[in-house]
Amino acid sequence: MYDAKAKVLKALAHPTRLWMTEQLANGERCVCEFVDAVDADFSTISKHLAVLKQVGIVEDDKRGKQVFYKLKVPCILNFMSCVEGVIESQVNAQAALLKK
Amino acid sequence: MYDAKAKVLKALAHPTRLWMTEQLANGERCVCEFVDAVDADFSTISKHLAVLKQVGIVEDDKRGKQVFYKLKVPCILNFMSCVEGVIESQVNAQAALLKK
DNA sequence: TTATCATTTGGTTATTGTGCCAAATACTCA
DNA sequence: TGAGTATTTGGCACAATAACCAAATGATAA
Repeated sequence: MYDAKAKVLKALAHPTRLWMTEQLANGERCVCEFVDAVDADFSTISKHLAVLKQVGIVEDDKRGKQVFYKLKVPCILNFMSCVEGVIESQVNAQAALLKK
Repeated sequence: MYDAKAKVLKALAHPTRLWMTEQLANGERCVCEFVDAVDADFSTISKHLAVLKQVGIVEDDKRGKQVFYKLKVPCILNFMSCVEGVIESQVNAQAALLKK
């Protein structure tokens, strides 16, 4: 069970994948839109999306020449405010250390 | 920003670290308790806890010979029900595929 | 101070993840 | 069918991670 959960978290634990996941919260996007936005190879983006798909975070939908991805589990994002909280408290702790 | 968030997620994205984090939700634990429970070397456990500490998920408290760790950000766990949902829907999808 | 216990750190090796390129596939339109 | 566009796949080089062992550190008790 912990293995399965860790896999899902691992899928999210990459800056590009995390960013794409948050983008998908605003609605579906085609692969090409990501490629334009991120400065990376088509294949790199495609592989990242495949990772998200494999664990069930997103799903794809081929329409014409393009493939559209959409977020399957919006609750994923509820978590982010907590993660942001972790980061903020870390930043504050570091700042406090520097002041000493 | 996405880098920072990804780091926090990456810290959680390991079965042992995830398990330890959930254990810490029930109160602080000393390193030795984890070593007894997980079948792994002291050093392995210690390093995992260091990863969690480094990103600010847990904090440590040395008391006498022992070091106690505790969860700094309980909200981390709110997320897990969502992750479990992801897994469940994956399992169902796979089952549906097999039936065909 | 020395012995001992609890934990961390350093080093090594095996495994996994990342990103690019090139080639393959899938679809559409002429 | 053939050309062109969108995406995926395979392969490779390189970086990062994980787990173990051995050695170092820190605290306590004898």
